[in-house]
Amino acid sequence: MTDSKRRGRPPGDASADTAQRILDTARRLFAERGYAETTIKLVAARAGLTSAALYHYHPSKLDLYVAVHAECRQRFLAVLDAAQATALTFTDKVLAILDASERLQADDPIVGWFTASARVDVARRPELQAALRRGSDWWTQLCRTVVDTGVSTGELRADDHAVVMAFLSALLLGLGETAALDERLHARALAGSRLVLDAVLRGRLGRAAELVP
Amino acid sequence: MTDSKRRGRPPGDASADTAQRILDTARRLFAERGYAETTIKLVAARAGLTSAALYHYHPSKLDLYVAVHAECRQRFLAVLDAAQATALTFTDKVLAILDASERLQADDPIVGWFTASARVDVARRPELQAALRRGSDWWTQLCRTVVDTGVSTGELRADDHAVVMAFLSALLLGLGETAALDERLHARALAGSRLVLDAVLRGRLGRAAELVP
Amino acid sequence: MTDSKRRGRPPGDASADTAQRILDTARRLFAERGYAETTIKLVAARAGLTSAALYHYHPSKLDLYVAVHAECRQRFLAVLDAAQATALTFTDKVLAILDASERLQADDPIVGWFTASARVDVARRPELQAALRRGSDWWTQLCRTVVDTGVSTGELRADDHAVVMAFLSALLLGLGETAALDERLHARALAGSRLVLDAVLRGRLGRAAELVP
Amino acid sequence: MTDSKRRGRPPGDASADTAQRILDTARRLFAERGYAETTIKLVAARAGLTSAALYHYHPSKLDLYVAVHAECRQRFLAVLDAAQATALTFTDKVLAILDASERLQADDPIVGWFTASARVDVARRPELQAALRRGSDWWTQLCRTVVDTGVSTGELRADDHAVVMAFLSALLLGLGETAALDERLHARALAGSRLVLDAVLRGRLGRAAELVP
DNA sequence: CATGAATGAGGGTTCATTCAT
DNA sequence: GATGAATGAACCCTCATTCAT
Repeated sequence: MTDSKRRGRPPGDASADTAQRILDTARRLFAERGYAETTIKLVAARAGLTSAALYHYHPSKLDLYVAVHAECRQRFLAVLDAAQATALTFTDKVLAILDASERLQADDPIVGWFTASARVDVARRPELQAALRRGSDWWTQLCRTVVDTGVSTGELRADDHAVVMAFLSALLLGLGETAALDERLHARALAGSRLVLDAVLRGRLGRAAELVP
Repeated sequence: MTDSKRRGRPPGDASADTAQRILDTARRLFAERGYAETTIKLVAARAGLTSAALYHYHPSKLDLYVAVHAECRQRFLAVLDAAQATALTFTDKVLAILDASERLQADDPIVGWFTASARVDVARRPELQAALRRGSDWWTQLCRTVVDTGVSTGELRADDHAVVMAFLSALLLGLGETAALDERLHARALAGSRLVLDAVLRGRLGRAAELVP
Repeated sequence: MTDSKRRGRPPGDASADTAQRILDTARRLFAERGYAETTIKLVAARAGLTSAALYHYHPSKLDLYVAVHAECRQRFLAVLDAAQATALTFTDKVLAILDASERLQADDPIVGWFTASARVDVARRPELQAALRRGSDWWTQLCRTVVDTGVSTGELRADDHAVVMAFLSALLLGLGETAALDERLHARALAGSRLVLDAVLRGRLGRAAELVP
Repeated sequence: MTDSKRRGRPPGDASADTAQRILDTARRLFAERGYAETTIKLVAARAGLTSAALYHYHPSKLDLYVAVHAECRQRFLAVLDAAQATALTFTDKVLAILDASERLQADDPIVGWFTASARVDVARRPELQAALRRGSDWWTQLCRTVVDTGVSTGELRADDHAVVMAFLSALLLGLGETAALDERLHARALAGSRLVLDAVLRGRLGRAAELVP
């Protein structure tokens, strides 16, 4: 009536925080390999489970991805938003964001990598786009808040709003890319960005070399 | 296999035509969906062939990707390098590159998209990395050339070489990203970049709004 | 496991309640979807348990099926056999069976559906066949009893025994099918059957239309 | 670049009529095991292919089923409709259908089995229902045609139309069931049916035993 | 009794690739 | 050059079942 091969849960096994281990593993793998190339089986194996067990926590690959995405977005947003909120002017807000993202990247680089990686995956796969429609523009929102501040403090002309937002987006995107490419490059690009922003926004031009550790 | 047809292609040669159609189709699909999600069958179908027939032109998916990549790199490099070569100073070279990339993007957006898309795919897949090792750093090379010029003209301090290169890389990468995301965003980010560079490099600050069409 | 609770079940006993709920749910699902398509998890969920909990009541899916099957057979047999026993002649016994099956169907249609559904499932799966070998021919037995009576009362020739049994089986099977397909169709088919049997067995031919409600 | 294990079509293999072999195998397996229990892999193996190769002929399991279903329906309908068309009265048409179905069953029993088996599978699975909506009522249509004839020839009262159709359906369904259960039972049930119909429709009652081979 | 977590064994399907024609 | 037919390797997901609590 029952097969000779053992089916069912094996005896002697109980490990907590499996859920978090799954998320951590998935985040790293999604970041490194992207959505398509990351198999559920591999995530499960790296987290110490069978793929079937993983389905106990997330009902589908897409759901797993969404969960990871949400977690990353939240962590990113919490840090950057807090940083931006501590500053009062446009200039300070931008620089605070740079600082915060640098700290986050140093603290847990995978969050940043995943975020960069996710951008292309989401753009490529309509299913992900659909599943993530809500809250996927936090990035733009953040930029808008900062630029709005700039306009209201008089640092920026209202006319320049769109262009500044676009430039800021491009710069932050580019910094994210360098973070994914090479740690040293990222550090230098950050230094350069601070320098340039300082020059443009405060009118003083420093020496780049002094800024890089 | 495609090399012999490239120059002096006889008019009405169906084979050369097919070869180019394959490359065009593949470029677009690789750009839109990435490497893993693009199937040989789909490329073939869109190009009007069977997948088996495609193997007459490219011996494997990876080879096809490499071919597309090489073609794009060459086209990109030709344009940007020519543009940079016409200018004499760092400042002018950078602005020339911006102009040229904007023209290229307007002319054939897919080349730009593919380039952005390829970055992540290559980073993700070791096989691609291995196959593309040669010539994959043209990007860095170009930046280096330009920054070198800046140092030799005295526009930049030698100490700042690395930081400026990193900043330039980040900015150009970010602009590439915006190009892939949204045409208008890209246009504005370009305008903003010109403005900022002008301000930093020439010390004059214009109004952003005037630059956007 | 369920046997002990069956008679004299103490009022308010949750366990016996659960057991019956499981059987009811399973009967309906097995009837509607068949054996393979009915998952233990779904039965459990509909009965308000976990699938693991269901295993406290039935040690395997097959056992659950067997339990449902036995229950249905018993209920069916009890009704039909009682009905048949009240009549003395072949003709009356057959008509009594038709009446009784109609009442049963009206009372709890799922029992009939399950019985029809079970026939194919058992025929399809050797495991079920093996597990149900005992008592799975109650159907034939019932027919035989009735036909035997016909022979002994002189209504049927002994030579015709086999053919009449086969015809009766076919007709009852067919009626069961119509019951599963459509209620109205079943009602009409029953009416037609009564008419035809009356004509053949008693030599009087009525109007069909008068028999259908 | 290519794996060590051989991928692709193996050398030295070319067999025609694969398509028909697939249909034959699938018909038998679907008939014997039903939809859910029949795996694509098994069909393929029995037909001498890999499951992947089967997808070259039918894009999904459901499509394969639909193909088999259509083929069976067509064969069934062709035979029964031709038989019915040769007769002019209701009585003769019904008996002709019985004869034809008996011949078909003797000729290729699997068609009949599949048809009986398909009924429950289609009823159970909404997907099949949806896919087969067109032409799934050929059965009813055939009955209607025959009964219509009976009314127009005066053999049946118009009032009895519905009841006769229902009875005929039930009887034919039941005969189909016996065919699936046991060959001898089917033969006897057919004989009994002829007898009963003759008695009811022509008013003469024969001896059943003479009709069975 | 009941549950949550876990497993092995598939099941349908896709895909890059290859061979014969 | 081009095509249809074929393959092995995966991939996502489901399911009956079991164990610890």
